[in-house]
Amino acid sequence: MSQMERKTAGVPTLKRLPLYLRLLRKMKEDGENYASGTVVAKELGLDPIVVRKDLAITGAVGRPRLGFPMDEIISAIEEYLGWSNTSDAFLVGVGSMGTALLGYKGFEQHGMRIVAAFDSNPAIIGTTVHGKTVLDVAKMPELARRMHVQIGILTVTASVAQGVADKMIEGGIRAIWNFTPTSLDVPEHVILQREELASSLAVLSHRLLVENSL
Amino acid sequence: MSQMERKTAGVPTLKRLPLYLRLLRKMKEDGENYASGTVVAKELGLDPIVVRKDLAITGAVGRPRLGFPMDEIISAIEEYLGWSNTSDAFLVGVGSMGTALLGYKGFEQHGMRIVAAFDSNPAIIGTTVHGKTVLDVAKMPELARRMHVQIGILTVTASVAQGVADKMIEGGIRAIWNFTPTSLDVPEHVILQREELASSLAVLSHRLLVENSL
DNA sequence: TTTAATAAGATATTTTAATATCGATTTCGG
DNA sequence: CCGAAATCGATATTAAAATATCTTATTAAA
Repeated sequence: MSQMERKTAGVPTLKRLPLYLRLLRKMKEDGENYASGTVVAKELGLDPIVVRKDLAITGAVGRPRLGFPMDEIISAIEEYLGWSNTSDAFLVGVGSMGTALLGYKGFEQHGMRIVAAFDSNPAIIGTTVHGKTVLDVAKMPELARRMHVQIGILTVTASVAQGVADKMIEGGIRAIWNFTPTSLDVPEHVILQREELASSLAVLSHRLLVENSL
Repeated sequence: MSQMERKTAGVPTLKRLPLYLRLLRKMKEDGENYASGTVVAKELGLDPIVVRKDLAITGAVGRPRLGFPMDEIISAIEEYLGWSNTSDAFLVGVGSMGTALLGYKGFEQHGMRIVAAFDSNPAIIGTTVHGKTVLDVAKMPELARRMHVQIGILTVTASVAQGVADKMIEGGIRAIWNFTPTSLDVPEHVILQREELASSLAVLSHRLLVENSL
């Protein structure tokens, strides 16, 4: 059928892959040449079968008794996630969350680089946050188009989220990482990734409640 | 069997409940007296059947043709999540992420209140961040025990995460919200909720890659 | 008062993810 | 050099979630 046989992984698998990658990179630094699914599973507290199946989907091939060659498995995961080439991203909304994300050094290891930050507040525009000068959000769409930026990080107030998202799409941005508590309305072809702190908190709260009522 | 018939919801359901709650609160403000699963579903871009089943699990009972009485459905969700009484939380690690979380005003509406912040850096201890004075982390375990704090928010550097988690548990904390990229090792009875930015990014990256290769 | 429309609630089906089982292969210890 | 132990990889089973179907209750409009 297709020339590039890329098996489709489910969301749970995709979410585990970065955990493997982080551990494997550390193991490599420690001088390990092979990593078995068994070891990875034990280290992360997961089921070995899950790990094996997840790793299999990247196309990596392991050796009995030894596991997966370290370099191969690491690049297989990176390739699969599209992290072998870093993508550029724009961040809009330099509030608490935006500032925190600008300060996070790890994104480059996850295939992404925040190349510019934007805000609408004149008091913030022109200031430097974590080494990046904050630009006027009005210039964002055109810049996005000129620089072929594909990823937009949305850390604005909920009330303006939809408007800013529209501007991102206008600038040709294809994927929006949404940190606002807003259900965005976007065209079919735009990828939405919602980050919901409240959802995680709900899981935690409910578990706590159940435990307390035992 | 049990006097309190609390049906067990899966994680996906738990994660959707806060979305409903947020929308319902807004609808209530707008003067609506009833909310139907159909309307909620359309507003959030979800399947109506999913919404109905999720709402059913909270024990709320709706009326045909009208939907769920607004006040009842809102308190049903809050009760179910344990958000009708706010729980106290300690935050440890006042870096970028910790500062961002301290600045987030919405937690009170999600059943949680950050009552104190801690750090180990002498340059940070004593300063005030978003209205809260940062305390020495050395005092955290004893304070946690005295104040019966149940939730610990972990926003420290990866390398010290396990040690701080141990101290939290020593102080009687029962649930840890882990924002560090570390696989924590905790006793059976401690609830762990991991927040993985890399996982979300992985889903986004992979989708972008697939779309680009079409 | 009757009827059509809407939505809850129950049941059934399909799909997806997690878990278990087994055989084949290769390294390593004896 | 040979056998035991470990691991991959494939297949099968179970469990959970999403989706679909159908019935019934109730309201609002004709």
